[in-house]
Amino acid sequence: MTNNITIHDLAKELKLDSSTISRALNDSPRVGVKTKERVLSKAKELGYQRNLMASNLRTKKTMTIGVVVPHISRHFFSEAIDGIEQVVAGKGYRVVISQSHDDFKTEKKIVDGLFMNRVDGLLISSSMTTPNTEHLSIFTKNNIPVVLFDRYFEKGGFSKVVFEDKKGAFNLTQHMIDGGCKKIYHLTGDLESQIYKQRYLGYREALKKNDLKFQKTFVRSSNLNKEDAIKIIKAILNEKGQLPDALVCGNDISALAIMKYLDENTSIRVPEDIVIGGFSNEPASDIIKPGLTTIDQHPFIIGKTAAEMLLNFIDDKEKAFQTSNTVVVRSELIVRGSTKKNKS
Amino acid sequence: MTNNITIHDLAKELKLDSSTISRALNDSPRVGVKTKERVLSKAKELGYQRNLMASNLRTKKTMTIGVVVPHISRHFFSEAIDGIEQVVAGKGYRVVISQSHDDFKTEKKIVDGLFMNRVDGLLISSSMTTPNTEHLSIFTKNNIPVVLFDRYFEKGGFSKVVFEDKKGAFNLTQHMIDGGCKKIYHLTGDLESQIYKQRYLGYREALKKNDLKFQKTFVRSSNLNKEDAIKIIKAILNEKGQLPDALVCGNDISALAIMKYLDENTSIRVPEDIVIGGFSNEPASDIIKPGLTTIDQHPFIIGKTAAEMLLNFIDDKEKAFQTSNTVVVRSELIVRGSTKKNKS
DNA sequence: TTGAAAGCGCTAACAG
DNA sequence: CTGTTAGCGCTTTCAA
Repeated sequence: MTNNITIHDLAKELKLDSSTISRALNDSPRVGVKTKERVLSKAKELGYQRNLMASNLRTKKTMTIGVVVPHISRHFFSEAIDGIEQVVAGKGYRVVISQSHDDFKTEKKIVDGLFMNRVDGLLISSSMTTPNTEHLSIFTKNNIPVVLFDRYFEKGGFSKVVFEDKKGAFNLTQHMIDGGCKKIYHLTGDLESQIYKQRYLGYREALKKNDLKFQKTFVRSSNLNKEDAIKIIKAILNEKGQLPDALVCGNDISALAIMKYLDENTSIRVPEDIVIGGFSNEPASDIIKPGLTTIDQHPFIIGKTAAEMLLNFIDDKEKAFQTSNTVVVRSELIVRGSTKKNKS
Repeated sequence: MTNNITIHDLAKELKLDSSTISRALNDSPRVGVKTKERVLSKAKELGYQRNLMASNLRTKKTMTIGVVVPHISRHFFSEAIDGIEQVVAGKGYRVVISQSHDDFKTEKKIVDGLFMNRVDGLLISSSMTTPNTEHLSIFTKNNIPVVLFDRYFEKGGFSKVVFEDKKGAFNLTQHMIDGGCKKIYHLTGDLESQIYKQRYLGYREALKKNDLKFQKTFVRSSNLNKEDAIKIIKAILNEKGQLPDALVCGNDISALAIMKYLDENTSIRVPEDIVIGGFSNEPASDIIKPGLTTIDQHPFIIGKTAAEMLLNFIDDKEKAFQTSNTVVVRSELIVRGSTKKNKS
């Protein structure tokens, strides 16, 4: 039962005061080189490991930043996290990663927990069911910087790193129109969510610009998961009238599910009978045949930028709370087989 | 500049002692119902949030368990994490998730960091480059339970939840042999790693059982990422002699990369000319055409089981350090098109 | 049922 | 260069 060893144990062993031990361990210039060496070697010998709770309590700094995302397994988020880690690790910060599973209650619990642990900053991409930024006010009230990324809110005045969803959707839709599509459906998530709202607006803008009539029935809202996507495509196929000749999907997950469904259960061919596009460039989108045309969101850049912004705010709290910064990361249309009508 | 509010602030406001506040906040029976209500409402009013560093320091409990995996984005690990979260959340614990990116130095830093934060337990799937369990000894020395999962070590005496890699590989290989394959190659990771060693042994056992000659040149070792897989298949194609008629890949990632490469760059057809199988049942494996035959590892169950074991040990430290428990989770062969030679 | 006092392990004045 | 002292915010005896 080796008990946790503390600086006091080291102090006793070396006949020094615990404050000297503390200084030595922190490589303070105010302690002799010899002493430092003795302390360090004794620490190693006894397997001393600093108690961060105690030290953080004292210094009121945790050198930790909280990261909250809906799902760590989604390509977009895991890449964004890699970007975040790269930036903060270089500055000596640690990250604690949590997932909300797109559930607001879970997200609130996580946010409160991170605050109770007094993280030095928060990077959050909110859940689909999060109504507003109310639950983040505990951070701002206590002057802890917050940066939103990807999923954001207009109200609340938070700084954020977002993706040009509208332009992305516009480009994707335009690309389909250029390919000769006329009856273009849009599968969207919750239109209360900024990212889906923007994609929806981009889709509409492209229709308008090309004098294609917008119709409400062309837009279908859901959770954009596999199951929902299949339900929707089934419903569409069951409806009377001409089928759509194009599908602008709110994400790749739903687009992939539909492509798989059509391939296995119908005689409808992609891209010959219907062209399909998505968002996020999931790894599977480059594996399916035909490849899925999609909008790359540069998630690594988004994560990196958000982290840099946050660290900046941590260093300069004035800036954090007197300004509201928005960085927009550019979209990139990746054209693959799913929208190539004429195999040229 | 609202400063962080503490129990002392509440005490002052309510003209009570901070110890009473603390009791009220912890719903102790040793405080009047009325007082409790007053405290709780004042706490809400002032937006009080407990400082966990202080309380954990005092109680020597963090109600937090550390989870370390190579990559959060891999299907296996993200599912395992979901299993872990489900179990621990029910018991009031929080998890902090970290990724080693399959790098031992990173893993060591993470492990030390988790110890410094005095997590109550550790769940770890080691990086590919981790040589042994030396870096985990700080936990055992201080009586903090550790459970390994998936990537494990025989030495060190740690309790673990593992997957029946050998049997999985055996079944996959046998399935190919049943389909008429004779020249079966094996793509493996580092053979120092138990999981790949076991898969390799299962592969060999299947050959032996069916009187197929094992040849060293049939086994290729790498990191099993996309790039390595493509290098290896290129090399194999360039070699003289007959091509292999089957590939037992150490994971789906490499198998998928090879299928894509063959499809785009050669006239070799899967499964007609070569059959391919992998491990982990990545989402893309069900999307590629033909579908990739794979071994499902039931990662959710693995995570769940490991978490249950750990919580058990936390509750009963005796058990944790006087026994060494190993749970093996069963494999499941998922047959898809990539190994169906005769389209029946 | 509440208060007083001590201390978790660490750091940071202040002193010497 | 090193020691003394106080205190971060909380919990927990002990006492009333």
